[in-house]
Amino acid sequence: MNYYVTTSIPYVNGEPHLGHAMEFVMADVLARAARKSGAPVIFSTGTDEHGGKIAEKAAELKIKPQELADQMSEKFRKLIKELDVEPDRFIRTTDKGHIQRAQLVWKSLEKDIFKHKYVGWYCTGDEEFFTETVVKENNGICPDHNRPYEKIEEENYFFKLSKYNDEILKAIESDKLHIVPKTRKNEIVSLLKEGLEDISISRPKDKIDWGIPVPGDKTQVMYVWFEALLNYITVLGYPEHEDFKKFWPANVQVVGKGIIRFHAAIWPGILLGLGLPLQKELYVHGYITIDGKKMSKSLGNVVSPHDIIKKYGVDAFRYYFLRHVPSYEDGDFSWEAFETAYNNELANELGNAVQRTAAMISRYQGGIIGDVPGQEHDKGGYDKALAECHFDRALDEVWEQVRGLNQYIDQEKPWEIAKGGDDDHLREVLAQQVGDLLEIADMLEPFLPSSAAKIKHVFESGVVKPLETTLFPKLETKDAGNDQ
RNA sequence: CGCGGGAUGGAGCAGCGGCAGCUCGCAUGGCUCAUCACCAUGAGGUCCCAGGUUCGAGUCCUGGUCCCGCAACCA
Repeated sequence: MNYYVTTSIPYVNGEPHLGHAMEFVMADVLARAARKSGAPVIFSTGTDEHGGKIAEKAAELKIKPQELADQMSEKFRKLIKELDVEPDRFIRTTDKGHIQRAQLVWKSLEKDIFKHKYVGWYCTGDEEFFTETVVKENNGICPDHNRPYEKIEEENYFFKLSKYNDEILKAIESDKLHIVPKTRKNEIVSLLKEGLEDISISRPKDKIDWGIPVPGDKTQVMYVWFEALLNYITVLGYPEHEDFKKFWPANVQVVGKGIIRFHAAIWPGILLGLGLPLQKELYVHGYITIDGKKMSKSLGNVVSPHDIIKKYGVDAFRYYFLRHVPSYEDGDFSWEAFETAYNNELANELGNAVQRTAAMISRYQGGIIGDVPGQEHDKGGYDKALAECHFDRALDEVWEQVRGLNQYIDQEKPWEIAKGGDDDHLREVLAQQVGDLLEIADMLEPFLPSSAAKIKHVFESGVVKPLETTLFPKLETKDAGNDQ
């Protein structure tokens, strides 16, 4: 069974942040878990690079938009690498292939595309359109610039999204397009019940020219969002490539809650217009706050993923954002909470369990491990959690076993058995510990790949191979570089 | 009356009709294999407010208060 998982592709307007990092990691867990099961997997991610914002910013920096996009895209690539995230594809919306295929999509969609005059209220101060409601609220005068909104007409191409409203609604209600978590599904269902409007999918070129040309109309470029969404199929080589035929529809698309409308309404609409099946599942994660506050440049509370990784290591990073940020809700990051989780759960509970087991086998049995029992624990809860993208609960399940192991050790007291001289029993108990650890390592593999590999390395061969450094070295608290 | 989500021990959460639970933090005891780690026990809650349904309500219903998202062109 082929497995296709995607992340949303970040807009290269800003620096990579914790939210991006978390999304990459989540999708990576799904991809690794699927690969582990032996399925052919494509895990794709990339960057979204067109649009007015990029053009403006490039102009500010006095470089070409493409140069800016190149630089920024590279930063995301670097982050992915640093996170131990291993996508199979990295698509850029400025890739030639994407551009050509997006144009093919446009042509296939032509039956649902029409030209329409968009009438909006525009403020030249903001260089932005405002909705009827906003304009009314302000009595027709922009409060920021104290000048009246202008009524502007702009000719755009529109996509007949409304036409597909009911079909999308039906797919979502029946879970043919399964939206996780349920609250997100409800949100979208109620939105669809109100009804979707047709959407503008192009911009006049004289206004924004950093975009993909609309086929057959030199005056218009595709609206960024429209074209960016197409990455999910252009990356597979829509329409003719084998991969597309084999891997679409996607098994899971991972997105943040802020862009759910695009992925649960507009994107399905486009797919239906193309006569393609919808993605099977849309997993929507929440946002990350820092010390309980929204992260923002103006608050100056932005924490770079890189700083965390540098200090604690990549697996600790993955661990925190998978377990301590609720999979179905918003979560918080603070250095303090991170450190607590690192010390208690990773170092003291897991790391130490590995350490004490390895130490006892080395000390009492010269490193020789007895007959290790196979899988003994019920993995049902873990599998279910993982299938539901409940990463936090899946790790809860793993830690239940970690705790169980520490309890087991304290109950059996191998150090006392060793004194008593019952070698057979001792060997059995220690082998049991090893069995538990290997099971734990196995479950940890998609989540903390390098730690899982280390645990396996220590015990797998039948002889304990001590680690050069402990699994999660405990850090002496409050050193530099940590601005609480 | 635009739509939706939430309010449970100091903190973060679970429970969604049947003795209020988990993790952290705190206190006490045990152990010594281990990264001064591990294990056990305990203290701590008018489950936002007011009504109602029920033998029984964090859990269902009605009303209210307070927070937080979304509300079509910024991706």
